[in-house]
Amino acid sequence: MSNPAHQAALAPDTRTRILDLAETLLLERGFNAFSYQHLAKELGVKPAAIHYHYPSKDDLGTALVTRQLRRLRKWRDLPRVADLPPAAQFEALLAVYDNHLGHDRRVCLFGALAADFRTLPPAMQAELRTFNRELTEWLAQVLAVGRATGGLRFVGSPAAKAAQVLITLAGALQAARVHDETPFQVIVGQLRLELLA
Amino acid sequence: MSNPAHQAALAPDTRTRILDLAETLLLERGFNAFSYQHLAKELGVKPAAIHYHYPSKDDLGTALVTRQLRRLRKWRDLPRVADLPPAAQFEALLAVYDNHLGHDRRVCLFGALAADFRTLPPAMQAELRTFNRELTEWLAQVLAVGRATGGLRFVGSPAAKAAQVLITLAGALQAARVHDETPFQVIVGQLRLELLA
DNA sequence: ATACTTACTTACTAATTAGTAAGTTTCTTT
DNA sequence: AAAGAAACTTACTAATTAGTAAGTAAGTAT
Repeated sequence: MSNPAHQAALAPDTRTRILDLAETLLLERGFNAFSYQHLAKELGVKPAAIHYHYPSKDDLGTALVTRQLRRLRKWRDLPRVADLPPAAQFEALLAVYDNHLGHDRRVCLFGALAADFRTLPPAMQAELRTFNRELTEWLAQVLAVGRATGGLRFVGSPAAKAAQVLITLAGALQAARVHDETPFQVIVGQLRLELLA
Repeated sequence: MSNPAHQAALAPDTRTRILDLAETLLLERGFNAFSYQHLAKELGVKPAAIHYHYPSKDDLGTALVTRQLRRLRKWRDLPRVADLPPAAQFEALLAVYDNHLGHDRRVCLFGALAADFRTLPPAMQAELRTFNRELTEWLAQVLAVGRATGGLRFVGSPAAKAAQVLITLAGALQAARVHDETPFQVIVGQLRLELLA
């Protein structure tokens, strides 16, 4: 009965606490801007304890992206998301980015890793590509159905529009980091104005 | 007569070579992913020579952004840019990003620094804000005139559209880095389709 | 009771980092 | 010709980095 899956909402184990903190630092400061020492100090353990769970920073980084990919798939297939009409699915997507903004203006995973992409371990690069591809495919489908059923309006192909919208949202969070929340709100307002029929 | 300004197209001095290489590394790998040692080794000088010209990495980083800001102002005011009709000015902007793509898929300055923004020296943060603000203001003006004279088409305020377009272009270069040139071409194609009347 | 596994800590290494101080060479100015 | 400034190199420090090896304590399985 020591399976962590049965601990419900109890305190997470060290393995998860490491991943949570690493995610926070990644999204707030960048992948090359935190070390095992930072993690260890803040978690009250020794750096070697982090190496025990994630032997190298490559492993840790890859686990981070893999978890986010799992979350995406889970979120996308949730009844409260999958069963919505397209315009509401688009709003649900915007709510995710708005939530990032509310959490100390965290950028999204893609926005955090894209610039440093070439310094990332290959496994992490591959996972990030998959993550972005699946998210884009999901939104392209939402847009296609939304235009067909009249809830969403745009020109061009759904795939092109999906790529454009997602990149814009990632960039809007980056703009919020560099300036303040205003550019994010302005850009998301512009997206809504153009897309919602 | 040893003033570097008189050397015309001759070999640049060490000071400029440092800045050029640092810019390349910044745009290709990120600000926290290169060191004075990297610079020194590639330039064939000792690390202390870099410190002589740019005492700290903060100074180097700030000089990088300051130079880019100078370039923006110069480019914007160039007769061959300033005298163009708005739609052609927009195309001139796209050509700049296309040029980044052609140079080993370099991201733009904003896209390179936004994620790591909180780890940057304050002077660098301030310069980047100014850079982004001036670029956005320039494009907003182009868009306003373009819509008034019929060459460009969009809904909403010119300022909002300018912010959205620039962030999209920055993001398109990041997408090209993560995947390949395709998403960049797709996204820029979408922008053209929507904006050009 | 014994063996094994999990989750660590202690103690270390080798490499890399930014940065400094002092000395050297070469060019420029007077 | 002498003085000074510019552009370095040599030699160093102190801190930080990822990563490893060996040991330990507590829980689990047989």
